[in-house]
Amino acid sequence: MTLKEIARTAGVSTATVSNVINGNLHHVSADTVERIQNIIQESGYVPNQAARSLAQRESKVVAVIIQAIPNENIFRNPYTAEYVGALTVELYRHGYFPLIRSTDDYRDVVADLRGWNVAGAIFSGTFPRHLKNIKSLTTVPTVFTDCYFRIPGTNHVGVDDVSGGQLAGDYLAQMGHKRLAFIANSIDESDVDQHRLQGFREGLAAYDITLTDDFVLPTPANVYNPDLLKNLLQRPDAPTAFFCASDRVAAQLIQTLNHLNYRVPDDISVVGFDNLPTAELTHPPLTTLAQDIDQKAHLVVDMLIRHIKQKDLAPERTLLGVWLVERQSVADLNN
Amino acid sequence: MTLKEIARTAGVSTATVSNVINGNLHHVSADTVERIQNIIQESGYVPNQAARSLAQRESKVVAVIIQAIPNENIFRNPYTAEYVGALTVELYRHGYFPLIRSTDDYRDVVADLRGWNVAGAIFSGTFPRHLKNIKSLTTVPTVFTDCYFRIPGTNHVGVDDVSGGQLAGDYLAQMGHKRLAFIANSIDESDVDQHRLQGFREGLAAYDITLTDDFVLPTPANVYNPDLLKNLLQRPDAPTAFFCASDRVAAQLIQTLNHLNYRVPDDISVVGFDNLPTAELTHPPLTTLAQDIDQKAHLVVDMLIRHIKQKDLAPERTLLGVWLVERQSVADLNN
DNA sequence: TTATATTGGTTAACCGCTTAACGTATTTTG
DNA sequence: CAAAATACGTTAAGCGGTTAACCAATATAA
Repeated sequence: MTLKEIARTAGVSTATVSNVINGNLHHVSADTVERIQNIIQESGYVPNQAARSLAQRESKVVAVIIQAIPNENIFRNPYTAEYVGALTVELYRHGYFPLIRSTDDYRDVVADLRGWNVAGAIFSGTFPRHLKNIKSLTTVPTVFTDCYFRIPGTNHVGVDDVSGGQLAGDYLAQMGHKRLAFIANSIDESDVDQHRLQGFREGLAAYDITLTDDFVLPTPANVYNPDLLKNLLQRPDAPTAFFCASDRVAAQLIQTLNHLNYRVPDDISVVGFDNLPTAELTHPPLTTLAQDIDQKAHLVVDMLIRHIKQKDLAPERTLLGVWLVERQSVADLNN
Repeated sequence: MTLKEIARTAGVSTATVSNVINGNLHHVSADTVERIQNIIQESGYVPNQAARSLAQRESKVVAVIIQAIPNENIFRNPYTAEYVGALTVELYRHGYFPLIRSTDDYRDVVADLRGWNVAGAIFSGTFPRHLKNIKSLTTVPTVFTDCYFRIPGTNHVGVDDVSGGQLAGDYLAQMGHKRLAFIANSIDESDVDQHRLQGFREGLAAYDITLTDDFVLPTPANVYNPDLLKNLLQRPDAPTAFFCASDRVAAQLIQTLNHLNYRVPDDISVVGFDNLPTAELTHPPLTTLAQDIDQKAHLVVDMLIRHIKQKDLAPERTLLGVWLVERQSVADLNN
């Protein structure tokens, strides 16, 4: 069943059918519209995406490019899974399809974007090494998320990571913690981590607490390696609380602490970031900074679609707030 | 940059370039091949997928259709996330792209498959209510996974759920447990759950243990609702161990048990299924039946590609083994 | 009444790639 | 040495839509 057949049975030209399908009704009578729509309904006709893409030089595909740890299943990261899932439903809602790629092989990504004539792109995460290549892609409307570098003319949706860090610092200080540690989430240096750390420092500074350099851990490696963690905790000035740049790292930290027979929160307190479902499954349940991933996905896709429909819009930047969700992973040292 | 331009600068026809790109070298001299390939390299030409799909009446897209809980982000289920991630990398390896859809809105799925001229489809999960509609899709090579119903002419890759259930029953019986419970994973009745349950019954039968009907819970609702769970556990004949049809349910069960101040495994033992990363993060770490999801994805995609390339192959069925991974969520009651 | 819009269409040239059918030389075979 | 086969191509007709340009009939304005 093709558009041409629809046109024939309706007794009109293919142009008219095409206009009806695409809602260009300036030059079609109400009668004709209804007749054509009925025929489409009854016949179960579905437009051919390839033909449409070819003619319009733009497909209903949006590239979703995720910063990934090489050779790791990208959806093993629960944040990525949740976020990409949310982006997917938002894209479908607008009639677009996600083309999900990780940055593992950059050449493939670039080839895909060109080969599929994508209508737009969504980047998640930081891509310091790929920055130059990314520039070549911005011919197409793009929204960057979860990163802070800017390419002129691109859009951005982020989370207020600095505030999140501040809230974490403020909360832990108020709970009486004075010796603190920070654990980054990413393997590469990530500017999201940097902002969370910066906020954390600011939050603590209000209480005249400074972070010992040794306790700013730039990768989550220590959390996966019990020996490294034990070394750190056996120091006389060992931290009493950890702020982790993600729930994933926090969950792993709690696990390792349990394994080493440290009690959370009695011996060590832990604060996470993201408020993923994981945060309710740790033992004890995790106190964490919450972000609304569904809302973020909604804003991202909305912004992208807007820029796809109208190419000359000015670039936009949106920052989403975060809030503290108190569970049971932080001890109150005040009495 | 189009194929036509490549042809012009190489001084050949578009047909020849097309043949070189697609590896049909029967009628192209080695010289010409090399010349064209060089030009393609230098120019960074990438074929237009839409044009190719249109001409071939088949796109490089494979539909991946996932049984989903309505209105739940499909990747919140860690099994689904892991599996779809693995399928994605396997599909990319063969030059195909996943079009990921959940069964939420069946009409959309069918429309997509037609609109995109997909080369094949992979189904995951059971779709009892949609069965009739699925039949209309099998014009295209299809592999069913994680389900047991058959449509003539379709392929199947599954996990040996019955053996898994048997192993669980055998293990728990050997550990001295006599009063047992089973918790299903799916909200709908799922035949995967049924097979795991059946195997569990068989495993227990070898020790003359039968499952009390009250303790065969057809949905994970009890696990999310502390009151329901408490009621069950306060019965005089309460089970000493639970076999959960998935790690996800097991993790939630452990959480609820912790919340109710039952000790795992001292008071209650738990066995899961899947061996997801989650299984290492529970407290205590979860004893579970492991399946190799990467291997499954590999087999599924391999099988599908084979049937895409050669349409008249006989349908295939493959069953993958499972094994027990012993961690710390089961108590030994023997002494 | 004539010029001008407006309404409701049609025509046909693409979009970029594939592929069946059709050529020539050149080589091989009987 | 003629016929057949082989090597190395080319031509051109699609695939199924989109869209700029064009047109006829009717309504409106001057």
